Amino acid sequence: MKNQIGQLVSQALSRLAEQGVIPAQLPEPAIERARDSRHGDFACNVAMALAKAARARPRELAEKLIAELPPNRLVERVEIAGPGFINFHLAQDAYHALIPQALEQGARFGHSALGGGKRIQVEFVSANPTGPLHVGHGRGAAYGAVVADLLEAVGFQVHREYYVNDAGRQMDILATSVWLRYLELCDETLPFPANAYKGDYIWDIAATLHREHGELYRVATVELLADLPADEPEGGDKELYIDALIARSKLLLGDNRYRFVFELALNVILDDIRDDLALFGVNYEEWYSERTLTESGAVTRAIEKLRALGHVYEQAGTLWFRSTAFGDEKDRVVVRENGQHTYFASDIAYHMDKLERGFDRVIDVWGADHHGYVPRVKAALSALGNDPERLDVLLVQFANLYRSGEKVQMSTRSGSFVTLRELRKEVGRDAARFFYVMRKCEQHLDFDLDLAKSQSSDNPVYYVQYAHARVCSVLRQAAEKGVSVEPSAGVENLQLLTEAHETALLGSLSRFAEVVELAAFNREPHQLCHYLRDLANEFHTYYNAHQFLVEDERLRDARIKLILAVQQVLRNGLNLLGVSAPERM
RNA sequence: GCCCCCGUAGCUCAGUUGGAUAGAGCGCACCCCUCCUAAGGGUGAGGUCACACGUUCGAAUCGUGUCGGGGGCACCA
Repeated sequence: MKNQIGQLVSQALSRLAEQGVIPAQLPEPAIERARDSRHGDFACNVAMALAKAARARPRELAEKLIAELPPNRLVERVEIAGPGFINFHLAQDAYHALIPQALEQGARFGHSALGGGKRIQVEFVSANPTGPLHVGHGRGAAYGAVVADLLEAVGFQVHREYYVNDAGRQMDILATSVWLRYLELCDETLPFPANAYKGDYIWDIAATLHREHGELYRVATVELLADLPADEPEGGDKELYIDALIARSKLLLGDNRYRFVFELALNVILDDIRDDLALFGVNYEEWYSERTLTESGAVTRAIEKLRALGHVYEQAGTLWFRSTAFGDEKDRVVVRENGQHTYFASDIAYHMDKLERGFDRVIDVWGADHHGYVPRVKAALSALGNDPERLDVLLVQFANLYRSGEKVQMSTRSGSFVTLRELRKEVGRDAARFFYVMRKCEQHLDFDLDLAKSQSSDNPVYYVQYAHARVCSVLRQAAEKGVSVEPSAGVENLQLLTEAHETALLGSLSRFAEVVELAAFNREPHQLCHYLRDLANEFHTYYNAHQFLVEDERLRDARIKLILAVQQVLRNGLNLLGVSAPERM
């Protein structure tokens, strides 16, 4: 609807440009919804915006523009108002026409082809496979999934990807943690390192190892602990201690056995994460392994390319990337003194690989605590001759859980965090998905567990789902009375929908496509949440004020068509959010 | 110290990319009701958009500064 008005204005503008009334360089005319119904349905400010360049009064310019507007049956009346606004009043038919559109297009109503089939990659969650996902990851998961679905809805070809950090020191710590717990199950007595993973899931993996392989991986504690540096509780450095312990584990187990423990731990945890996300309605096109990046030589290639371009230098045995030349605040290490490349080095290779795979646009969803990484990754892309604008980094703030008004204390270090799985179990997938994306991503999220669980109109998820179920209920009753609820029947009676509640609902239906478009292009799922809540509210108000299944058959049929359209939009909107649209509650 | 995000009604938050009289839910006040579906419904009060200056026809929105809250500044991943 909005786009159609925009096209009319564009046409009028180009005619004025031909006449030399305004400069040839035309701005995209901004069409917006009128906030006040007295101002019509849509307003355009282009006359004011162009007044200066055209050296004309805004209102006079607006008059000329209106004279050049092509006639259109949608538009009933056009007026000039205020300092030079052009207000468009639409015909009622334009709104009534939405109903057959919604019913014919069904699940595709509100979708568009604006993205033009461009390829866009969305990488999200990408949590280290060192433990189960917690509620912080949940927000990134919900947010990334909805952004991806929204982009698909507006015509992009979307590739959802999870970057698996299956290499590096944290994974070694994980493997070692599992092995130490296994040794304890073999009745070895040993101190558990301060820096090892302590969660119960470590015990579970160790138990599997013990159950399936007996004592094949057992080693005497004396050998294990001989000549190790002191751990933190003994006044030592926990980092040095764990690194020495990892080296000792590799030595005593040998490559094959160490590898086996490592793989077991990785696979168990990764399977858990996959399963967890799938149950959360989050699915990926690809799980991209960091290790393959190293093994394929992509990391070395990236470093060599930087070297060839003269963007790295050596200093005291380490290799530095001169990121300050590309706007970063300090240079960054890519190869450490011990010859190992840094995490940042694989990140460079990974992002290079993303662009080489031919995506027109690449989106990273990160936790806000990683914001410091944005300049260096963009610097690397620039250094390698890419346009850093092709990468969009979306930072998601933390989520705090509240129970009975009290903040739930969480700490990853101590292992006392709430997992995504627990949250799902407590409030359900629908409420979790909805609550996570209800706020702008850069806004801290206060997640009210009690509200998410409550079956009342205060709970926005329940409220919206209930509107859908309520439509279903009315349709069931109509069917019982033998009234046709077929989408095609009775469309000719729609002009009978003249009640204020009905025009309000039609107005909301007309906004749906715009909301989806805006939410997609701005990566703002919360817009859709607010829209659905408003739509549900209008429907409930309508329900309270009017009977749908009335004696007058023509009016009754028209109303059934209207609520069928409302049902379709609620369903489409909830579907984009990954929330179910129940038939009854 | 430097960097990022936030500051809008008592509370939780929107605000269509700079538009016309700043909105919603909860809470509060008053009124009504027990009727297709079970959450009752309706009306109303409530604001120096943190503060100051600037940019222009026009600022909650853009710029600079100040104050307040959160987060980040590794040869960790």
